[in-house]
Amino acid sequence: MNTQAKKIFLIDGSSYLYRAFHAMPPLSTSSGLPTGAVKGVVNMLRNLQKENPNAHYLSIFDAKGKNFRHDIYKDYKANRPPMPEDLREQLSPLKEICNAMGMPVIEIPKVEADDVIASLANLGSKQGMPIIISSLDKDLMQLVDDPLIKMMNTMNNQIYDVTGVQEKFGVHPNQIVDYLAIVGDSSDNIPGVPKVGPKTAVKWLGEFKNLEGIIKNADSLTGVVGQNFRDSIPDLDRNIELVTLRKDVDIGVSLESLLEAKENQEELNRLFTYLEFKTWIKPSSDSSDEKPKVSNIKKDYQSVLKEKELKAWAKKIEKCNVFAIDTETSSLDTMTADLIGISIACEEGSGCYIPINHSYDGMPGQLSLNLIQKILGSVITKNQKKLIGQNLKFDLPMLNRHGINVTDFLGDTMLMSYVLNSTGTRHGLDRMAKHYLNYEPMKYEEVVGSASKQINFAQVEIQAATFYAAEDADITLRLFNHLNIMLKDQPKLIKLLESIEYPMLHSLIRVERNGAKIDAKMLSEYSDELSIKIQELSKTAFKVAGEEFNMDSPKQLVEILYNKLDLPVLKKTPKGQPSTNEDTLQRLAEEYELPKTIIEYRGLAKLKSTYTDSLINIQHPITKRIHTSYQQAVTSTGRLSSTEPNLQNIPIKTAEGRKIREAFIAEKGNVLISADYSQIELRIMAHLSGDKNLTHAFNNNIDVHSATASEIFNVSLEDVTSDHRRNAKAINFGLIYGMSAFGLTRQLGIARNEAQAYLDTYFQRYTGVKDYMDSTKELAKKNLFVETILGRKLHVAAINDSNGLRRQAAERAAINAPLQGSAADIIKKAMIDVDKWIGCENPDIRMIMQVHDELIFEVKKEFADEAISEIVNLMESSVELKIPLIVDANIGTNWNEAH
DNA sequence: TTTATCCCCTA
DNA sequence: GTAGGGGATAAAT
Repeated sequence: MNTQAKKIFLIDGSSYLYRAFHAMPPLSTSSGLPTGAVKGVVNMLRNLQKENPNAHYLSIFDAKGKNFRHDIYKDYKANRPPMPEDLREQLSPLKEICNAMGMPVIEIPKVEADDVIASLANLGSKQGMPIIISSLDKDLMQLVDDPLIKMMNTMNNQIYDVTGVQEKFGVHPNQIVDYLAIVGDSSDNIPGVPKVGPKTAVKWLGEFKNLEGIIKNADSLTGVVGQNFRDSIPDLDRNIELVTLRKDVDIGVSLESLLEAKENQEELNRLFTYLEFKTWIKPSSDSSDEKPKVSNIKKDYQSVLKEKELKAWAKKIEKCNVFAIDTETSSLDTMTADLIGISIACEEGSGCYIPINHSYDGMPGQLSLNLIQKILGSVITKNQKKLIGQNLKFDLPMLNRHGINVTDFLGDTMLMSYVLNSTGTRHGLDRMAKHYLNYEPMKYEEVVGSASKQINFAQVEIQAATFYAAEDADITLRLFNHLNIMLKDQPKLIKLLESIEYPMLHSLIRVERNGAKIDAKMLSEYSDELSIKIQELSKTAFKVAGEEFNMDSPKQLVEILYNKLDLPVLKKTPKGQPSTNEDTLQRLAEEYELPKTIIEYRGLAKLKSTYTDSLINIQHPITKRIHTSYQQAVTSTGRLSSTEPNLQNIPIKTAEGRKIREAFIAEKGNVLISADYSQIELRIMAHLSGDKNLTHAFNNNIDVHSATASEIFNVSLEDVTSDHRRNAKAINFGLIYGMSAFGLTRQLGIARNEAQAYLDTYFQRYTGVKDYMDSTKELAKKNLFVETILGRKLHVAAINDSNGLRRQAAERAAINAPLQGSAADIIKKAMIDVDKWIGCENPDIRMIMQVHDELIFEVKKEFADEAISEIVNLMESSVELKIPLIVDANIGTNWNEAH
């Protein structure tokens, strides 16, 4: 790592401790240990660290006892009162925290903290490292030196460079010593020239440059101050000696070794616990697990700028068994992003970065993309069966768009981690590195900055980019090796990866690239229509409320409904605020006027903000279509999720909502096909449980809810009323969700015992289901996971939790997971099969969306009939179950019509 | 500018 | 009762 570029913060510990002591309220632990000052300082340091995560920190304190200045001047600091007892007690906890935070404490006897700071600044700046002195003590201003040494007041984030010092004191940092000698320092009990204060000192120094110059021209100084100065000359030498900081203090250890200090979270937790700083205690993740540590790992990372180097890496790829690849790009849109560079790792601990499109002043020459394609691209293509990556759904299109053809790969660490345990960790590179390797790689934000100050990766210096990018490839390779071992004895998971997740990745690339066409004009007109209605509704609401308020604010709504209009509070939110959700408002609407208006307002406002407006906004600038991003490693059950935008929650329940679906249309000469699995989760329940009644219904193509109604209400199928069916449907859904009488009570609005009676009857009639649910729970308790039909493991860690609520929630999840997860398996398999049938870049048909149990296609009109029968066929034969899978499919000019 | 809360949309 | 994403506001920073 390039330590040269890293800043070193020198923290003047005592200075801040004193300041915080006076600024903070007198806090103390329950046992009476004062902690206010420590808390103040630590808070400040944590903020500093947060803003400068990639810097070194050293904390400097005064050592006990007298120092050399007392030898020079016996009254030095003689007027200073001793440190208050309740401050002294906080000194050593603070030092311990500093050490644990990775800010090693330095105390050198016989000199002051200021001298140590001066010496460290001297040492560091000589090696070209930027120094920031964090202190409130103006004496230290003498050290400021452009461009490397600056001072910072961490209380208010003010930074002083040379100009800053001049603005503050009117003198240059190299005049500060003379200035202090003349003016004196009452806090250190150093007498200055009588009657000479800052104004006079600055004037003299401005005129004569330095103390020497003033002394030379002493005779010209007029008035009483002139005479006082002449009288003080004998003392000035001593003053100079007192205020000049020593820059040659022997620190005792090398600066390098000090800079290696790391944060120790366990120690910090211990200290924070001891001091009762509860909010700062971090739950130590995985501390009990035995995991290989990659601290101090080898990092041999090379920037590839020469043809010879590129050829050497091409050769490495040919020779190795597996290589990791990672792309750096100008944006996250794979259809338009520029390829800024490629990183590669063939063995742990070494890697390279091949910059392609960097652009900044003073940049070294990069190899041309053309040459990279020729030398590296061909080798990558030839060796793609050895290629691994992290989230290749992103990298593959990037490479392919830039002439490096990759249609196959060996592994994707994100998906490996996901199938091993979807909930064990999140599956981003940083999180996995921490989880599996106990290593924290450099963060993207550390390279490009964060938020408003973020720069494009192209502007990152190649040296820094190399470290970051090559490390990512290196870590990916390390993760691959690690995860590979974990997968070795899990053939089912390997098969799941190779037959489902990896092919799925390729299919998703195509589905995302295809995108969905929307009628933006229609959406925008609808948006305007909604605006008008929304405005009318708010007017009505304001009239009833007697004032204007923000209807989007639940907080203001509470104020109006419950305080001003005094409506009864029927329900509270988990946090204790009176609830204003639709359920509650609906009940209030029976007696009051306003709630109904709010419900209507909410419905329309939601449509406008979440759907019409945001869909228009997110239309791709070039294709004019909607390209969602499917997340393949997010859900606990194996489902996909969809973001930017979420195409899996487009409204369907209400007529107003369905208008949004009407905006999903097909290109001219095309139609949409929507094909969805009928009752897939209940069918899976029938398959897994083998329940006689459930199986019978599906095998004989009987409406399952009617069948259930017939069973639990003990009426013949013909006599099932719509009420019966509605109740039965709720029970069937409850079944999938792990069912409890409590939940059913809420869903159906019936009494608890009535709901329980329904359940009892249900389980009497469906004993197979009951047995299956019991055995699933049992198995989950024993294994800590459940499985789907394709062998996906779904972990339920809380299944044996001592907390009853958590345990019951885990039990419900354990019931639901195999159903939801197997459904996900089935549609994934279907997508792969259909995608294979479609073939690459078929102009007649495109798969454009997946919504859990539904696939949507855009198809040439003439081809629609043929397509629909093939799609249905492929989806229904995705997997072989004990009961048939049924797919309903429709053709339409828009999604609403097709569904 | 980020984070938490509340609300609401889907299968 | 399961599984998700996301908008708006308000608070924390």
